[in-house]
Order: sequence, then C-alpha cells, then structure tokens
Amino acid sequence: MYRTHTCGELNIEHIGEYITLSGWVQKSRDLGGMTFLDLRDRYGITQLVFDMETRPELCEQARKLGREYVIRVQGLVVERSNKNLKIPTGEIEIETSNMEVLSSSDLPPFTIEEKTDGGEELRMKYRYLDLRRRPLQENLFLRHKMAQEVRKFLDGKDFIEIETPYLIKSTPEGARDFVVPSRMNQGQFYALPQSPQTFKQLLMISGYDRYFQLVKCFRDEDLRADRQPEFTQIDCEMSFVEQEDVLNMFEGMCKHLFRNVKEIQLTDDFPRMPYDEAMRDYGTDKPDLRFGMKLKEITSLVQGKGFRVFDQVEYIGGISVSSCAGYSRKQLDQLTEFVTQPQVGAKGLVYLKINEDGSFKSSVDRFFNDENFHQWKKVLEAKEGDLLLILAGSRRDTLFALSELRLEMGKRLDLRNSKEFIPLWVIDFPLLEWDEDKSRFTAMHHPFTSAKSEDIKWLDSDPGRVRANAYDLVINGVEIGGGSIRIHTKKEQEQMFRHLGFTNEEAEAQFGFLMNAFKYGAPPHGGIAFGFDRLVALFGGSESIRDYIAFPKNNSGRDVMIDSPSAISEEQLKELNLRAR
RNA sequence: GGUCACGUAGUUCAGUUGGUUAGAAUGCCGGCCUGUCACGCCGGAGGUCGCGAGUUCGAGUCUCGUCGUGACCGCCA
Repeated sequence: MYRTHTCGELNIEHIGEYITLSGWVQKSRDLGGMTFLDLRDRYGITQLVFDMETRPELCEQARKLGREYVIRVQGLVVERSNKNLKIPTGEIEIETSNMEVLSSSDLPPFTIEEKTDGGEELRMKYRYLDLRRRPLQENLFLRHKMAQEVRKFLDGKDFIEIETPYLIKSTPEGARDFVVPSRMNQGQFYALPQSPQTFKQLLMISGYDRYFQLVKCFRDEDLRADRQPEFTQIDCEMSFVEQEDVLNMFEGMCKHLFRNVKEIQLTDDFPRMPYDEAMRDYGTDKPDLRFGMKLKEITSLVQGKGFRVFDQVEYIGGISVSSCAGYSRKQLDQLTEFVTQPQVGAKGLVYLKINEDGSFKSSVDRFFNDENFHQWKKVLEAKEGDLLLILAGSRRDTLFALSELRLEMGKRLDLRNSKEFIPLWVIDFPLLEWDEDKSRFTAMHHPFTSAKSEDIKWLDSDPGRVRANAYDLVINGVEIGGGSIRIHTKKEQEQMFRHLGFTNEEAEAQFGFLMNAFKYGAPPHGGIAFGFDRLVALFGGSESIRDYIAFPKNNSGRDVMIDSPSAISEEQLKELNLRAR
C-alpha cells in the first residue's frame, strides 16, 4: 500500500496511529542531530522527523534526499513539541520508521513552493512543475468546483448536456477559423468551431428544449491576457423563451455560483442598462460599476468661447474625479501622457481643479471664466476638491478615451476592489454595425440574432438604428457572457443574410442546413454563452485567464512546453495532398 | 500588421557618464549544528551579459538588425 492517509489530513486526533504516506519532498531542514522533511501532495504538507539518535541510518538516508523526490514513509503520528499553527497539520509530525524512494528527481529549475522564484517563461516551459504549486492547484480546484456547480444548477433546471462536433465547416463571418485538412476528402477542410451556435439551434429544432455544454471553442485571433485561441464556454440554449426568460434563468445561475463557490449572496436583481446608456455614461459596452465617475458631455456648454480645440470637434466630455484637485503638475502630466498614448488616442487633456475654497484652476483659464466653470461643475456633478478631466474629439474616439481614463482613475484611486462583484446586464445592442474595411454592415452579435420587432421597420431605411434582442452579462467591467433571442424563421434568416451582403447562393451554401431546418417547425428560441475561463479568473480575483487553464498558450499562440505548433513530416503532407510554403 | 517594456549566475534581480577582476539575494555543493518550519553559522562552485553587426582606444552600458518573452492597439460574428 502506498498510503493510508494524505499529507493534508493528519491532525491531533491521529496521534498514536501508525500510518503510511506517499508524496514529494518539498524541503528538508537538516539540524545535524535531526532532520525535518516536508512531504507534500495535493492535499497538504506533513512534517516528517528523523532522529540521529534513534535511527541513524534512516536519518542519514533522509539527509540525502533532494527536492521533489517521491518517497513513501511509514511511521507514528506524534504530537510536536514545537507546534506550527500556520498549517493545518502543524500540531503533529511523523516519527518515521521506514522510508523508500519511489522516484528520484533532478533539481527543479525553480522552487516549487507557495511563492516561486521562477519567471513566467520558465514556469510555462515546466508547466507540470508549476502546477504542483499550491496557488495553481487552487485555481484548478476552483475551476473544477465551478464546472460542477454549473452542471448541478443547469441539470436541476432540466438542461441536458449534449456534445456537438469539433470538426465542422468553415464560415467567413466572425473570427478566423482554425482549419483541419481532410485526408479522405483531399483539398477540403474542416474548421474547428468558434462556438456550437448552429448546432445548439438545431438541437432546439430537434425539440431538446434546454441544452447546455461546457465546450471548447477555437478562434484563430491574436491573444491577450484574457484571450486564448482555445477557450471554454458554458454554452446554453432554450426554447419557447423571450429575452426576460433567458436573463432570469442565467441570473439565477450566476447567483448560484456566487453563493456556492464564493459564499456571496447576490440578492438584488442584476441591473439592466441599454447599450446606448452604457456608451453615453461609460463610453463602453462593458462598464465597471464598482465605481461611479460617469462620463458627462459638455459640448454645447464649451463651444463658441474661442477655444479652437473645443470648437472644431464633435464631442467634448469629461469625468469628475473626487478629491483630486490637489493633483500636482507631475501627476497631471502623467495623466496627459496616459490619454495621449496611441492605445488611448486622445490629443490632449484639459483639466479643471475645483479648489476647496471654491476657486478654479484650469489649463484653459484664458478662454473660460468662473461662470463657465460653475456650469462645468454643475453638469459634471462635482464638488469642492474635485478634479475635472476633459477630453475632446470625435464622439466615438473620445468616449473610448474617456472610458480608458475613467478606468485608470478608478485604478489609481483603488476603486476597483477585486473582492467586490457588481453584475450588469447590458441590453438592446444594435443589430448591425458598419464595417469600414468591408464597406458593409456586419452582425454585431452574430447573424442568427433577431431584431426587436418594433425596430424592424428601419431595417432597410436605417439599418444601424435597429436594435437586437441581444444581451451581455458584464461583471466588474469584464464581458462574462452574451447571447440573444434567435431568428427562427427561414424568411427572417434569409432577410438577415441579405442585409449582411450574402448572395442567396452563399447563404444557401454556408447555412442552407439551418434554413432548411427552419422549414420543419422551429420553436422560438434563444440562449447565451459564458466565457468559462474569464468567469473562473474573475472568481479567482485575476484579470489573466492563463493561471486558470492547466496548459495555456503564450502570447504568440505557442505551447512552449510541447513546442507547438510545429512542422509536420513530408509523409503527413503527402497523405493530405498539401504542400507547405 | 503596429506600439511599448524586458532579456546579465540554476533562479529573481542590481549594474552610475562607455573605463580596473560583472555584484546581491536565493538556490546548489561541502562542513558544523537535536526542535526546525523563510532554520542558523562557516566555506565553495557557478557568467558566451539572448544572438549578430556597428560606433569607439575601450561596449553589459550607445546604434542598427534579429530572436525570445510580456502588456496593449488592430483583430476577437
């Protein structure tokens, strides 16, 4: 037998028991006359003690063990004379009487402890060693727990988990596809799914009513801290539902997760905010509601006063930063630098300090008087001691820059507490958005999303004005999930494809199967998909999803551990009738 | 496709205006130590300063290129 117990469970109750443990040597402390050794497995750490007086040979042997050796020991559980109350097993230790090396180990390239000395790159190369560390294990335990709770909740609501294929058909809409050459059908390719969208809709037509799947999805786009080329979604679809039904169901799922995983009770209904309001007040479709600092437009207020920068632009707006009127020249310069960096893209920054005594100090004193500034103060809902930060430019770019500035100030003022969770449904998204490069409208969500019935009348005359039955769940400024009520008639789907610039032939070739299925009794349906990796990272208090994925890819989409992607052999290429250029 | 940052001992980092023999911590090896748990003390080994060119009397340091890593923009229906 390798073990009677794990390294995390022995305590004062087990004193006097003769036990067997197996695990990894984390660290040894050789005091000469005696040696202490920390034995680790995924459950915890138990201290082994070897005494030179009672068992000299065994103690000698223990002193020679290196880090990460795998050993099995037998011994007696005894109470420590010096207890370590920092760890659960700290009141006991094992008086070892037998020890056997099961596997030796080279010296690991970084220390495998709670806090490692290893850098990102090295840890990725030796991911299997990094995964031995407690923090990484806790992340994967959290992921497991959340997956189980999702299944528990959805199963309880009569959802059934159905697997959909990974080898499917490439379509030009949306992200780039990963493609897989077919050997049996030379010159043809499968694509890996960006999402199981059409399959789950077909399942609704098949009458399964409530479907879900924890499913890998694939997108061949550049990576970010919160984006991997393969990622996991909680993919869901329901029949005979309206938007409210979907929102309520999955608000329930989120509350279930918060309650059962984080022990956080979210009792209030999640607020709902139309897309237009989110853009107006926060400059983004995923506002972080952990703090206020709403964007306010002051265009009409400030134009025509002779300040050319303001007079020549479409939009002028700002935020009021509480109690920051005391910002120094240097701090304001830093903020200017922040907003003018290419990623934010503002041309400059105008500030107005509202001093505690009610006086004003601004970078545009020459053009505006105190009466003007009083108006700014009023519109921006500012008070004495606040700092107003104003940006100007095109509406779209300036809202974006203000949104970035707002988040930056939230960060500087420590208003983005990772232990606090503020959910939000963003609703009433536009159905279509104009794509400059393609010179046509594209679906903002996806081409299967239905339009609001009251807006359909503008579909031909003013397509950009049509709102969709589409919604996103945003938590703390992170887009956690999104979905829509789908089109379920052939006619409407054909109309949509037409608006997206598909010819009838293209629509037929790519989505004929779906429109055909619509002919045979398609129920009204809708659904949602959650980014599972992001959700886990959010629960774990991190912005990067990499630490919540066992074997993630690096910034360039490489797995540096297995060194992939890699070239394939001539023989493989020949079989596929392909040539690498 | 683009912007920025980083690359020095096994590891994490420091390295001044371009100037003598490139340092620290930690890890590792050896010795001492019977209550450690960040053990302690003494000693030791360990470097193609990512790679390539250039400037210079002289380059870890400056310039250009290149590779790698990270963050971001574009992109992500």
